[in-house]
Amino acid sequence: MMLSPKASYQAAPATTMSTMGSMAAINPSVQYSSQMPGSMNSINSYSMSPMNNMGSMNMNGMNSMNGMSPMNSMNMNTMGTMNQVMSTSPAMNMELARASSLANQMNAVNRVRTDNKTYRRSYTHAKPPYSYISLITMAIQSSPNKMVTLSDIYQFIMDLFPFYRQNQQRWQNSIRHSLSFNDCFLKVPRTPDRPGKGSFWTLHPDSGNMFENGCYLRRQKRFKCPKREAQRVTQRDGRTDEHGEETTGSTGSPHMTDTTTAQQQQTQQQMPQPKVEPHTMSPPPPNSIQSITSMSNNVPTSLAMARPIPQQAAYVSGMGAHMLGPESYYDPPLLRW
DNA sequence: GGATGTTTAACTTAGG
DNA sequence: CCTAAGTTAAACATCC
Repeated sequence: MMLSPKASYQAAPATTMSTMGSMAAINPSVQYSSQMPGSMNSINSYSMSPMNNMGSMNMNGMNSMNGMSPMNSMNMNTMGTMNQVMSTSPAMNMELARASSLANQMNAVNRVRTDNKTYRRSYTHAKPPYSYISLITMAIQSSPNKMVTLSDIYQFIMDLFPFYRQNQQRWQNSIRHSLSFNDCFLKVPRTPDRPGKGSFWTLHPDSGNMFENGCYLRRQKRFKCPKREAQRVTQRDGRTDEHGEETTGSTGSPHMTDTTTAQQQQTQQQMPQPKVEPHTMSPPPPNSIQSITSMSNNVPTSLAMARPIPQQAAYVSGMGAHMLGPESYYDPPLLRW
């Protein structure tokens, strides 16, 4: 049994991270604490000025900047996109604005790094103060149809946070684990007319506002789908009653009380999901729009946010481009917040 | 074969 | 201190 080295656990320091969410929600001045890869004890705090962020979101200012690294210019576009969308619904895009401004701060420090020899630390190496669940939720929320593929989620995160361009195998594994493990994420199978890799992922319509307390690092309570929870209980009880008589081939663990077996997953897939049925994944017929919009109306408004990724900025300007990569759909009638 | 998805396990951390 | 949430690693299965 391989023991995970302590140093590999890169959750940010407790003191700063616990306050992060609420601070971001109430006081726009953000303390961003980070740990540098490879040196667990080197903890640095960055004080961020939100006003600087907002100022730098001015597109004119961005466009006048020259000599940027690809990453810098990417983030500039990100902020420009954010600016456009936020102007339509500022309140609902607050959180992604914060995320983007975080990325922008990283970006700004990187410029200092290149322009000035007195470089201190790069935000590129700082872990953003969002849990993977938050990041996934952001990615889903940023899609007009509130449905994204796994690779879309990867791309969203990497575009927004340079930190996640490193050690991709590590965090992408965590993303996949989060998707499978958390009931708040629903897998929507592809239909034959939409071949491609992987399923689509969406938010459970009843997951509500998981981050309503403003903390994006840790939910107060994990969302559990009653249906799946009941299945788990049944499964668990069945196992304990039958003393190891495997009913599904799954190697159940006494510690695992919050997961479903592969068979249960399969069964659930075949059954219509609440409010989200597989057939709604094809370019939505008129009668399916309702199911999607009703779901999106149910999602946390504090995480309802804009698409910050420049390559997909077209959707913001109504060009009808695909949103989160080639697999996701752009459906203009659904572009509401 | 690589990407995707599931599951188990061990760990850290926050909150009650 | 205990528990739950979140992170990371890894094994394994399935799909394209």
